[in-house]
Amino acid sequence: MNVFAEVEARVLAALRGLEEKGTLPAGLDFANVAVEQPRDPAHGDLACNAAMVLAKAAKMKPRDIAEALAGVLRLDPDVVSAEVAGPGFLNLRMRDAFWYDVVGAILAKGPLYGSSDVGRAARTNVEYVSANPTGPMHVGHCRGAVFGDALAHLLSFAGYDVTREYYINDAGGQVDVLARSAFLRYREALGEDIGEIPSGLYPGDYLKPVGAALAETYGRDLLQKPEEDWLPLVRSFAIDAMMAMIKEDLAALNISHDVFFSERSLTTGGKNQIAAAIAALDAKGLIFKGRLEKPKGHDDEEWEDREQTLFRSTAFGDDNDRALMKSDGSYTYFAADIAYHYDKLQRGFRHLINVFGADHIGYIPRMKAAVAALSDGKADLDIKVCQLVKLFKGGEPFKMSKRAGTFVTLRDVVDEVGRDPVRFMMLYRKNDAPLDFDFAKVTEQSKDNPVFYVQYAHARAASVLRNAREAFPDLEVVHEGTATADLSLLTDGGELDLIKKAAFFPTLIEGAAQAHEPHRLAFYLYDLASAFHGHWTRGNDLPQLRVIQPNDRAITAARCTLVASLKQVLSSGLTVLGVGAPEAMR
RNA sequence: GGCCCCGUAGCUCAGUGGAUAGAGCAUCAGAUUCCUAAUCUGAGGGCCGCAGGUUCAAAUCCUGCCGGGGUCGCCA
Repeated sequence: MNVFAEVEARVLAALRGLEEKGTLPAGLDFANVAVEQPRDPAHGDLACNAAMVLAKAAKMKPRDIAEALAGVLRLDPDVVSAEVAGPGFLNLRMRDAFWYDVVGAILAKGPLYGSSDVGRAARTNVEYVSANPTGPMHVGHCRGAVFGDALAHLLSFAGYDVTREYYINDAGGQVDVLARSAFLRYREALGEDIGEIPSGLYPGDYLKPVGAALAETYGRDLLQKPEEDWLPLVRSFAIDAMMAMIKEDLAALNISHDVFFSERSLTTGGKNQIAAAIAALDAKGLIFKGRLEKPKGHDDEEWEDREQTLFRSTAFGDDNDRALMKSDGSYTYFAADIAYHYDKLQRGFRHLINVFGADHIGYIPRMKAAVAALSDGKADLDIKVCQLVKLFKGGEPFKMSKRAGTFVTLRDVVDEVGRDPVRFMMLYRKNDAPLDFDFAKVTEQSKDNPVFYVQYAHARAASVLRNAREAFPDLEVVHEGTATADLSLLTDGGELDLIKKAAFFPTLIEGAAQAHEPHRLAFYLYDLASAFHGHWTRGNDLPQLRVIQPNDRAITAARCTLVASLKQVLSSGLTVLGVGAPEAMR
């Protein structure tokens, strides 16, 4: 049950009725008519903008339309008042029973309350993390990983058919470096003194176990072979080991993917998907030989003007055409990425979402150009950029550097502050704004820490239901979570406000999903928790407002039903964000 | 120089084209014999970077400027 959609349907019916009666001219476009939450609750429960949207086309004064609409809606038994205000807003106040039905709906739908079918099962691909398989995940990967995971959750909750995907960059020069680094550790494992790790190779200790495993698998066999023979073996061995490690790191954050797509697989097994994708673009006349200008403001001594194979991305709004071949004749990273996205399109995805780090921001226009060209504009690609995370420890900036040995891995962060705080803090900010992450504050258990604030609201709700169960062991609501109580006993304004906030949950989910903005959910949960804490504390001064009334079974039942519904919304919201909803916090 | 992101309270940031622009922190003043005070109530604090434009309505959309950050063929 979505009260906003419900009331909007009634408004549209009323408008059509006015059309038939001739009060409004026929043929008006109602597409922009919306029922929303008024910013100021004093204005009413729901507000409708119909009069202002339609005034011009109808050639009528906004207030006249609003009055006519109000006249019809006042006949609705659920509408207590319909007032025209300001430039032509129609403010509606609904009777209490209308809101009690929301509580019933929440408990009836349980974890599914707030889920939606706005996504219409559209095939949607969310690509996130895609860290190079050359080492453990570091803290810089963390934000995009959490963001992508929460967005995928959110989209499937809103009815999209979501595939979570990881693109493994296992084809570039960096995996050859990985192989050579692992080979060195292999020699070390066989007893050789390898001394300092030469610069240009990966020095991390995390390759030691890989070297040992290589020694166990191959014995001394590889030592005799030339590099061209051992490199492919060691490379694939090391990549598998790195991916296993990365998957473990991600699991520590409760992140998983449905598909791991190998870049190398684009050109192995007798196929060449890169050539195929380029051919597809060529057929559209978008591939040509040309020269690129040397970028300005870039003092590159080694710049060499040469003719190369280019993709005409400027035809789709990019500021430069883009190279597809390196000087040695191999494909650029971009060429492979085109083929990868071509593959996604051929697998039937119509909504593509990529989560990028801030350093890839300049890559966006060319990727969008490629998808637009390959799909003939039938698919959309949204690229969500996650800005940098600045680390602090007790207010002091905390730099990470591999050389100084303060290389902060994602695992370190999760181990130190815990999964829930990491996830929530990463989401409690718009993705395209930089984020300050202070280890001290994130672990602090106080109201200054939004994670604990929201979780505490959930634990509080759980706690009061436990206590109610002791006071009234046979009370159905606290056992079954069903709305059998007489909710008309919920007459306090604070109680009704809580219901109205909970009623906004489905609308919020749809908006956040369509905008690809999971942070909206984090802020909503904070707001709902705040309202709950506020109402709760009123019980300190006014004992008659407390949930459990030992001498009044009926009112305890009604309030427990409300608390159970709030607990459900908090729990559902936290679950979508991938954050735990604890039953108790002590 | 091109492109992208950001500019809202002292600080960190919300704000789905709508009514008097919000929250947290910090500051100040209060609340606990009580269902979890890990909480709550109140006060002060604003040319929403600047200037135009679109609109019945702009912090929000468009253009230009100013300021901060990022990025710019053969790395991935």
